[in-house]
Amino acid sequence: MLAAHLGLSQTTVSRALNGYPEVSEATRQRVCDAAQALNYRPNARAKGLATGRAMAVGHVIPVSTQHEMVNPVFGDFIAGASQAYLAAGYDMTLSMTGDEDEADNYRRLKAKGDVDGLIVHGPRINDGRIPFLQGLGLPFVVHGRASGIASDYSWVDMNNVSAFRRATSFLIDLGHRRIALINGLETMDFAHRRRIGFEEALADRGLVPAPALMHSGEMTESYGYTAMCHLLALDDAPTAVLSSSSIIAIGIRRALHEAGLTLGRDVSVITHDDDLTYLSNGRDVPIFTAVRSSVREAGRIAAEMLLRHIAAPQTAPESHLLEAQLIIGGSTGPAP
Amino acid sequence: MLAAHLGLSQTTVSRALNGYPEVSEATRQRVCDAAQALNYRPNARAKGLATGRAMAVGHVIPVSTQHEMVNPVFGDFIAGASQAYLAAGYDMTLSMTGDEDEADNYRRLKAKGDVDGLIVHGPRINDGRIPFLQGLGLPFVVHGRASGIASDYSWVDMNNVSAFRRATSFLIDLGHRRIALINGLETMDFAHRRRIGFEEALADRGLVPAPALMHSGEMTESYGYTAMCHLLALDDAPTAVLSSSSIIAIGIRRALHEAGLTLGRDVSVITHDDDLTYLSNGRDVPIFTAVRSSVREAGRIAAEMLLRHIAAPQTAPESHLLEAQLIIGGSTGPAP
DNA sequence: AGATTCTCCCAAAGCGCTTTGGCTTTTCGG
DNA sequence: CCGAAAAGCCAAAGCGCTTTGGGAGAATCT
Repeated sequence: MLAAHLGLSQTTVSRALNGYPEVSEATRQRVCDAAQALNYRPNARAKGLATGRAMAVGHVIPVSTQHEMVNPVFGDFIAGASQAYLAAGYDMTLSMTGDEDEADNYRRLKAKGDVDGLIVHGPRINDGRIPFLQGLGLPFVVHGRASGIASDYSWVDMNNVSAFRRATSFLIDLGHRRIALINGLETMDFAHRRRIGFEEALADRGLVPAPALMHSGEMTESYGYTAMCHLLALDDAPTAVLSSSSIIAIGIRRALHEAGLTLGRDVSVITHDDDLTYLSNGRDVPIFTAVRSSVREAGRIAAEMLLRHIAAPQTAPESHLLEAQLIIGGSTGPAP
Repeated sequence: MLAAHLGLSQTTVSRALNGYPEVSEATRQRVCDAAQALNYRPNARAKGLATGRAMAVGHVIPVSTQHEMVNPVFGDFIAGASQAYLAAGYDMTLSMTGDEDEADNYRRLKAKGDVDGLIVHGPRINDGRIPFLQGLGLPFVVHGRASGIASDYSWVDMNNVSAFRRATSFLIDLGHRRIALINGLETMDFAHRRRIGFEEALADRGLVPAPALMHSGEMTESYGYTAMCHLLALDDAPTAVLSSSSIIAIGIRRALHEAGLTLGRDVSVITHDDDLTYLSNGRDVPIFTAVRSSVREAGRIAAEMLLRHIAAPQTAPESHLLEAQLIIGGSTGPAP
């Protein structure tokens, strides 16, 4: 340790820097000043070796091998999480992984010992990663949940069911009867739940969901466009549409304009809105009526939760359910 | 080392695993098999301590403190880069940083020794980070360049000047004379260069850029919308617009539709297209005429370059200039 | 004043690897 | 069949920290 050039032992310096009580206030001050002056930071690897903690958390983000798509939500989630990490002095390491080698990837992270915990992204229904991670013994928090997994684990999720149920009810209240759903991939848990909310709301009013009105796919702009075009070509085209993401909604808007239809008059649209920084849906006057839930906030909460579990590994799993706001914008109106 | 339970010394096991020639093929096989069976991975921290290499690279991404915006391009860049890291056995660590503490952040990364190199994102004109990093002695590659910095450093960039020059020329060829530019923040180097390309093309044809036709701001959808609305309200509204990002272009489209104008007929639009996975501009029939350059590819190239420089720190800085393709879509047409 | 407790500090061990230097066998040329 | 080189292995040092177990001197108690 370099800072031992002030005639002190390593022990004392280490203790001074880490706030142990065995050093006098005077020497602590002296050590801290010297550290500042020399721009000294304890070597993370050595510290990690000695303490057994990596001071880092891992985000494993699955890249869909089929479409190679990167979830645009990820950047904002990370931005939220990184605040918490920064405050706690943790680093964040990222690994992208194909669907194949995921389990192996986790094992590797654990064995190499370079993270103290994990955030799991994009859970699918019955996601095998969760039982696997429980067996691994590495603290983790899931962004979302996995239907079908009964065991107890930590998660942060938004209430997809209630959000889509409310949005659907709202459309029904406006007189809409033929309501379509342009959803994400329904193997993904969040999309599965949104569909449930959608169907529940219909069932509440004695409506039955028409299979032709329900689309499921990767949430790109062109998917939104294509799906909407299909819907418009139907004999009994829907008068309202629920969209699972702002980007889909943009594709929907394009399809409507191209067909010469007016958003909110000819066809009503409600979209889910992750409140992404670069896609703000109008702060004051929202373009789209939306169920909004900030993914950035979810990131912050998930990170804080994970840090808590790293600090106290024995505590029971925690969970946090965020309620989305239903925000009325210009894209909805009474059924024509 | 756990694997020493097969009656071998640490030395031999280490050598077997790392491919040194001092062990017999037979024992090497035995060691590798055992490692496989026991799912053994050398502890990264211990290895790092012993070798002095972190086997990790850092991405420091600046989060604009004013608007807290996360660049949507980032996810795709990372996706491209991570392939290269994965192949080389490197990890990727992320830190977000406000504009303030950046230098400190780099120093910290260096001192803590948890990265072997850095990728610098979002360079600004005269970006102070570059001389600073050159002084630090940590290999780095810039995604983009910094006008005003004369010294030699490694970078991967697209040819912003020529891309916007070509796009502008193309519009002039179509008969447009009042051409607007809705640019990113012109403190950012890429936006600065795009403006230069734009102005050069105008100058080539004896046109002068009108200040009222040039906007600069953070590249969100609503910025694109607002800027376009302003332009349309002008006495001599432009007949063509250059946009610095797909997201801006979407905002432009909204403004045009709202004004009852047709894209590509009343107003022509050419946008820059980063070829983001979730915003594909139509694979076969592009919606927007665009100058396209894959940010994912830039990520891959930057990562490979960085790994090369980590392996051979003495080599001279390298650079890679990507040329954008001008892709004709439906958003351009002859001047009305 | 002597016994006892604090207060500060230090030496040394240990975290799990890599690497240097050395030692014992084989192998092989003459 | 002998000596030298090559092959294959090991013990131990060291990477930069934390942490355990003392130990010297000052402060407090009796």
